[in-house]
Amino acid sequence: MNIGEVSERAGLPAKTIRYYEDIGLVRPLRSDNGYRAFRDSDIHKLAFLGRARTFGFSIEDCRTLLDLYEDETRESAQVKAVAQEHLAAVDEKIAQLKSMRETLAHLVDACQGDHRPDCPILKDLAKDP
Amino acid sequence: MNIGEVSERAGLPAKTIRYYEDIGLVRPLRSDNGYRAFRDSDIHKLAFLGRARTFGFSIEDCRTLLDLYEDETRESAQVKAVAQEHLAAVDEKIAQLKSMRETLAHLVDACQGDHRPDCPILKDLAKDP
DNA sequence: CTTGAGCTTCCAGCAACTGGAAGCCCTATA
DNA sequence: TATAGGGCTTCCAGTTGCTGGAAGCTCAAG
Repeated sequence: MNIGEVSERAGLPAKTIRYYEDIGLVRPLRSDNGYRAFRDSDIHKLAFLGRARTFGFSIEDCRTLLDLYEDETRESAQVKAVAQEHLAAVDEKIAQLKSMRETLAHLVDACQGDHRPDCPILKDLAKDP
Repeated sequence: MNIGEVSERAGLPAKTIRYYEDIGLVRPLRSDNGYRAFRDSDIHKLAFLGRARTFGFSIEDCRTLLDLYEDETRESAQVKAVAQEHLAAVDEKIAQLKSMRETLAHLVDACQGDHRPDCPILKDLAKDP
């Protein structure tokens, strides 16, 4: 199957698929004309990758997860460890954003937003600490 | 003042300060020996930038905010608009992360994390849609 | 036989830095 | 005065995960 169809089926841009090949996440065969020839297993992998990426896993995590997926002798603990670490990172990111959001919201709230130059937002940004 | 001291005072790595000069956010003078010579106003700007960055504003937003800060004829509405837009983006990001987090948490929860290969996380990643 | 879509490669660029190499400059000490 | 060190300079490359575009080959339809 050519890259165009694979792109549709896996829900990934062709560019991305080529990139994934570049970095060794998939290894499609080649037809005589030089076109990439994807097997069903490649499409499966690509869909897996696409889904893992929507969960926010890094490419390296995806590589690990894919390896585990293909490894019959894996232990689910290995998968869980990767996911748990990522979950922790996501939690931290959320906490960080929330705190940022609160400060920001207060400032926006305090700003009149009129034609005068006086602005608590700028005042805060300019303050010392 | 040399970059080392400025770095400490503004709380930004020297590398970052040089980068900010590169992209035109600050324009320190130069001493005869070629060293950057920062004025108080430069340090102020850098601190402003550092703080704006901790709020998650993009470099381009920072540039705008800095321009507004220096413009006596600004209207606070302009500042508020920038901040509000950013706040909306942050809110969206948080929502996105939260939804991701929930799915992820469910999967992690469902996974035994033992020595057996069976794993709902991988199962979910591999599923069709 | 030509047209157009689809495929190929390669190079560049995004954001916002960060690391490292090679080489001045300045001060202090032996 | 020589030298060792730390700080400063520039420039180039790498990070993450793609994305856009140019130049050129291939294939199917008309």
